Amino acid sequence: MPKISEQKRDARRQQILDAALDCFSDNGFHRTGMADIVRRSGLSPGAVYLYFKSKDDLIEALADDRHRQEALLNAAALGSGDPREALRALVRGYVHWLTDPAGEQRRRVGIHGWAEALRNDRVRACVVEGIEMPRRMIMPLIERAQQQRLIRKDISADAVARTLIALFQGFVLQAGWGQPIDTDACLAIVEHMLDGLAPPAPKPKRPSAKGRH
Amino acid sequence: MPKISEQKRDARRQQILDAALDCFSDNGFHRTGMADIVRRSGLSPGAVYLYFKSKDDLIEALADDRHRQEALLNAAALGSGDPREALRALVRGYVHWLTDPAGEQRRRVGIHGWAEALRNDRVRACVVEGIEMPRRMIMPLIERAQQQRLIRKDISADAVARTLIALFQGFVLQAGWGQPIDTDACLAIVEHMLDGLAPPAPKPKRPSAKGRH
Amino acid sequence: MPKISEQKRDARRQQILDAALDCFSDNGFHRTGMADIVRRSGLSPGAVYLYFKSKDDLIEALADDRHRQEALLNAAALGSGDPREALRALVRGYVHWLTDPAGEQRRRVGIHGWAEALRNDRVRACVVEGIEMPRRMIMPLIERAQQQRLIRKDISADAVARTLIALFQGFVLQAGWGQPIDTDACLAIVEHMLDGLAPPAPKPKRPSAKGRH
Amino acid sequence: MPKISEQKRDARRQQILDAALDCFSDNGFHRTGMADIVRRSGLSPGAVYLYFKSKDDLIEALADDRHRQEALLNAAALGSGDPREALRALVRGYVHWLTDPAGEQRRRVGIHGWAEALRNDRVRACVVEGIEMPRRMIMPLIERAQQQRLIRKDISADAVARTLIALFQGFVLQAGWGQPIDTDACLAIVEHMLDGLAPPAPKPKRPSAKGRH
DNA sequence: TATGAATGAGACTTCATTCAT
DNA sequence: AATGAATGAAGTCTCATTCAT
Repeated sequence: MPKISEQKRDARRQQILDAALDCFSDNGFHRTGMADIVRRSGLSPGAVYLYFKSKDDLIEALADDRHRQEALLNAAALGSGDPREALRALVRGYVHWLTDPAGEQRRRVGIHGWAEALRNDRVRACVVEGIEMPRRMIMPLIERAQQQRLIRKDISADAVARTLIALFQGFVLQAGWGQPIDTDACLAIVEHMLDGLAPPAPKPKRPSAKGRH
Repeated sequence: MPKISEQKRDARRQQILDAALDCFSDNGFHRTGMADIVRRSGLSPGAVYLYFKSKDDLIEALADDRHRQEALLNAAALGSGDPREALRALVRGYVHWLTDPAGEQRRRVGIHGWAEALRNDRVRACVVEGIEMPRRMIMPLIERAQQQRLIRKDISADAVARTLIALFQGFVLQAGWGQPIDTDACLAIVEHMLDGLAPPAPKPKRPSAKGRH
Repeated sequence: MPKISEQKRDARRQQILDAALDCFSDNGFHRTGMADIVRRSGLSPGAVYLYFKSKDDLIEALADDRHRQEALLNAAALGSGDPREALRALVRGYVHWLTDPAGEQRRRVGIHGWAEALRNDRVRACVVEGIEMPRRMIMPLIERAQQQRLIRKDISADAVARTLIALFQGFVLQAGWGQPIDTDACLAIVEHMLDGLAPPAPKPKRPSAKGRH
Repeated sequence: MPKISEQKRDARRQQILDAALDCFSDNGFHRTGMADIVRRSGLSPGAVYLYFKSKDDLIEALADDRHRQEALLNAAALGSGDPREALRALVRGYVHWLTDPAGEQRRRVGIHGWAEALRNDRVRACVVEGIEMPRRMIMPLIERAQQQRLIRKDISADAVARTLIALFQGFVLQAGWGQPIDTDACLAIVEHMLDGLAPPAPKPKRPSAKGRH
């Protein structure tokens, strides 16, 4: 029983995941046969089943991967102390990711995963965690911004986070369908929109003038 | 003359579409067999094929239906002459639709369709048209608002429309996965965000310079 | 119960048979659906089943028809008293029928029937009777010719009949597949071949020399 | 390395072809389901499709096989230098094949193929090639015989070939339907018939020329 | 470990026939 | 007599998975 080195094992595993990503990206989960993945990976059916115990297992593994990738994405916001700046960094990071050609396959597979999540509890867990992660990143930023009176206090930080996430999800969809999205224009709009969350003008009238006195 | 009345025909057709919606909503397009739809519809396989010539045909028919439904949804915005009011009406309409329990199945099937659109040209055509419709509704509203100086002129009406649509698509996804969305909170945020698109403060110019003095 | 006139009944029946002949000729028995025949006949499925109780019934009816047609063909040989002349008339009649464009459909359907006869006893009965008929016509001609020393006596009249029939069946096949058959050339050959059945030369040797004396 | 040996592969393939031959011979192509072949072969549906990618493929494979078999049959005529002897060898070979009980299934399937050839281009190609092969064998024999004044020159070698082939096709049909064919008698007749193709009596010599003077 | 031939349930669809009207 | 919507068994083929080697 020639036990293979762990390194080799990981390489094989990745080889299969890569093949699966290719196939799923092209044809979705259900129109992709295990035979397609097998062919693309250059291995044998038996070999694939040594690494993943079923097609669903493969799908989940890809979902997990994506998961981990996004975690990195979110780290972008850690730098700045200014919550508004951090938020902007996050937004820019997402917009950039949205149009990165290298990520197209992952975005497409992601969309298939979103549909799959409706039915498959484990995939849904991954997908939901993929929402929770940025949400947990964004919410404290919003809350800090609210404390610093950069964002009005009468809105829910949770809802802001969800709204931003929703927005990006929608862009991912549209990009997936080949819609011509002007990312700069959208970025500008999102930033203006965020400005709309600033507290209402501090009633610039006299009282405030007085206050300065 | 056993040619059944058109009314009866439509009822049968609807019966099948309903069954298909049930099944697709529960299991997606690919995990739903024609046998499931047949069983759910209470008809025979042959009968189903009398009304739809293939499973794909059925899927497209549902997509078209959805299409038509959304058209009605969009008509809500026609009433008001004030573009900002119209926009708000549209937003409220969508948010309401988003949480209407009666539409849950349609939303779920819609998500499956979004994934399917990545591969199936005819489905994609439906889906894209489902974006174009509200876009064509929203863009002129934005443009009018820009002319009326309600919205700043340095942003793209098209991008605003896409952004709003993206936002709702994201909400549909999150709702589909059972995320607890506080629609009122989100509605408030969206409205504030739209305020962020207003022109910048009327450039207080010299007077303001004076004022600071 | 509006009983239809017998004349009308026959017309309807023929209408169906014609449609069936068209379809079967184009696509064979098994690739032709009852729906095709129904469409071509301009009637309704129910109506067709009023006249023929099954698809097989229709096939048999066509086989019977063909049967009756060939009977006429064979009558050609009745005229002449000279058996060799009668045989030639028969051969010419068949060759002519072989290339008559009007009979192409019947010949094609006939071939399908030959295959069907391998499985369907009733069709086989028709087909075999379609052989027996000319055989019963040919055999006495041969026998008479043998008595008149026009054909050698050491060959079986039955086998001659079968051989001639086989020959025409083969031509029907080849014509059906679109092979370019030169019928005049073939006719000449068949006639020469028949000459080969004449008794061997009357041993012209000495006896005959004597006879001249 | 469970890649099975080529020998084993061929055996499996033959196992399927044999099953198919059984079924097609009994019921024709269209009344035979893949399930029948699967059952008869003792394999699983998937296994059958591993070797033949469709039912039609199976049919064509059988047609090709037959093809190859007939090629061997025709080789019988190569031996003799005397064209008349070669022709006789060919004829005897065919007659023998005609009544070989071992070939009954093949002959029956062949007939089904003849019908199929009317509609299916690829089958027709096989069938036509099945005619061309013996034709290409027979024609030069005839031509040589003509040069050697063994056969009259005023007939078409092509037509002779077609006629002989037609003759055998017809016998195959009659044998298929269970007609009692006396092959020896038929063989004798065919040989006499071929004699009929000899040149006309050698112009009764000089004396007759003189006599006219 | 790795192979790939084999499995067999189940997918979509057709079509000869029936029967309420 | 005639209609045509409906039936449902049967058809061809696929594919996730297993297991002898």
